[in-house]
Amino acid sequence: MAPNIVEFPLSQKRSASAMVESPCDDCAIREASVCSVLKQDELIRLRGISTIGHLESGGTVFHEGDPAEHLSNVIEGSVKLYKLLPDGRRQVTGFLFPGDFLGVALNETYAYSAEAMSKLRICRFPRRRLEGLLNELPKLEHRLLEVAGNEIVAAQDQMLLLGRKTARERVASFLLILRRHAEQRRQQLNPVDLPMSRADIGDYLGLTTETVSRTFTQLRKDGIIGLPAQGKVDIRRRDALENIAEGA
Amino acid sequence: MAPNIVEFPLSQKRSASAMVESPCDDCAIREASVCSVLKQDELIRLRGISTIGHLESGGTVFHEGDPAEHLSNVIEGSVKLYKLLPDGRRQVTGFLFPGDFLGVALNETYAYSAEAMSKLRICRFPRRRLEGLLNELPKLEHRLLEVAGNEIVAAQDQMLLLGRKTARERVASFLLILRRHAEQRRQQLNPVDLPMSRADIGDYLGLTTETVSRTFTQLRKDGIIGLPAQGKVDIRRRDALENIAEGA
DNA sequence: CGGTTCATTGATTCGCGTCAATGCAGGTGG
DNA sequence: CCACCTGCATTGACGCGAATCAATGAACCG
Repeated sequence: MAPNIVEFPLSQKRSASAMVESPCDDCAIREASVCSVLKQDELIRLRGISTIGHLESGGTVFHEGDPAEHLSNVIEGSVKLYKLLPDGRRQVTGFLFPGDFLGVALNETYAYSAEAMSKLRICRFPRRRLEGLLNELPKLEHRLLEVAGNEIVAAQDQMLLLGRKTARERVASFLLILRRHAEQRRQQLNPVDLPMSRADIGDYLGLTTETVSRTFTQLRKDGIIGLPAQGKVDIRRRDALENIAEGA
Repeated sequence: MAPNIVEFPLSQKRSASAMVESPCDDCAIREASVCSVLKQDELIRLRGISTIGHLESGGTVFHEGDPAEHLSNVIEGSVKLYKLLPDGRRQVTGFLFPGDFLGVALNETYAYSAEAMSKLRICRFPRRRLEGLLNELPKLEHRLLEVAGNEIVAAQDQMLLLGRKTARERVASFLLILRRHAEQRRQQLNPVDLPMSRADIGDYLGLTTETVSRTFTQLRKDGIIGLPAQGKVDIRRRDALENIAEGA
């Protein structure tokens, strides 16, 4: 299928090392992911249908329109989701990080493409089998509905951003989103990590790389942010960013 | 609560007319709504927590930020959902019609405002009690997840539209969305019904009323659509619209 | 050290927004 | 029945914010 995913069935791994501990036990993102709602015995059932996939940076997890054969949890690395127009215009619809779930919209085909932004490790579930399991693990289904709800809320915020905000407001909003995520993941807040290129940011915000770059420079000159290094943004005046982001 | 909703508890109605048939029995949208997945006895349980709400055109169902006390099914009429920026800029995030579900994102507070675009009748469920029922009606939860998935897919399409499409492409896409919905609802396809104002369309597409109007005129002059009357659009060359919408 | 990729900056263009006027249908009351 | 109002749609003139086109700079890498 997706030719650049290297796959390790967990079952295989287990048989190789016999009575090994559940691979879920030392999963770094178990508590942050959808798996957190499951008890040990339920987790074992879910693990039974999962395999681990590896991708290099830039690798394609799947393409828009492909039959949706797997859903995944991001274990390590980050992913960008995007849609394309025939002439190449691109809209990035989201970025995923460890613990995030890929494919909540349980459709027959993927509605967007997904590409690794760094070395990536994901925990993959065959869609059909996961859907079957949902009948027996209502807590998991409940959790997925919760995740879907969050995604809908985020999507509506993004529509407001794309439809009505200025370039400056978009960039300010974006930096605050990043900060919020870093907070949730208990990562360094200042400077905040910016693991994507200017082009990716532009395609996420409905702007060009040039406009993103100019807006960063402008915010820096205003003393609101600092740009200490590639892929880092220092948030100097969070209140100012909040005001700009909300259009106040 | 929401002061302009007139409410009729179904239980009250029942006691008034004793052994009356279930009000769900003659619900025009039962088969089109989330209720369609429930059997008779399950439907009765859901009915047990529902009330009917009435609003006049222009009435507010709820405001963004209000505690989310009810979820609803639209029975009759139509609704627009929108978010506001403090200075009044508005983004319409969706339009709802009979059979559509209002509030899939089961959050503590509403993430957007909802306003009746015509005389409106909705079937309302207290959120807490519905969430409780979900544990006992897994089919309903499954269906909600499905609905949420559809909403996510639609939201992503809208992000592509808002972030990357030109005014002409946005309007063409919008007309095709309307046509698709009319098709699903087995309504008249040509001319297709346009129950919202130019301002609402503009706020949905991230444009001004003037640009929407000019673009309609332009498409009319190109012989692609006709504008026979207020609130009607005749789709003359669907293929041309499809091409424009996809940016081809 | 040369090549590649990405970010920044500048000059110019252009699509859509803004501002303003006019048209048009429906409703209301004399 | 008509004069008037009100809200919405259309059309035109003009300006601006972001895109486009182009060049340079900075980091990384074999």
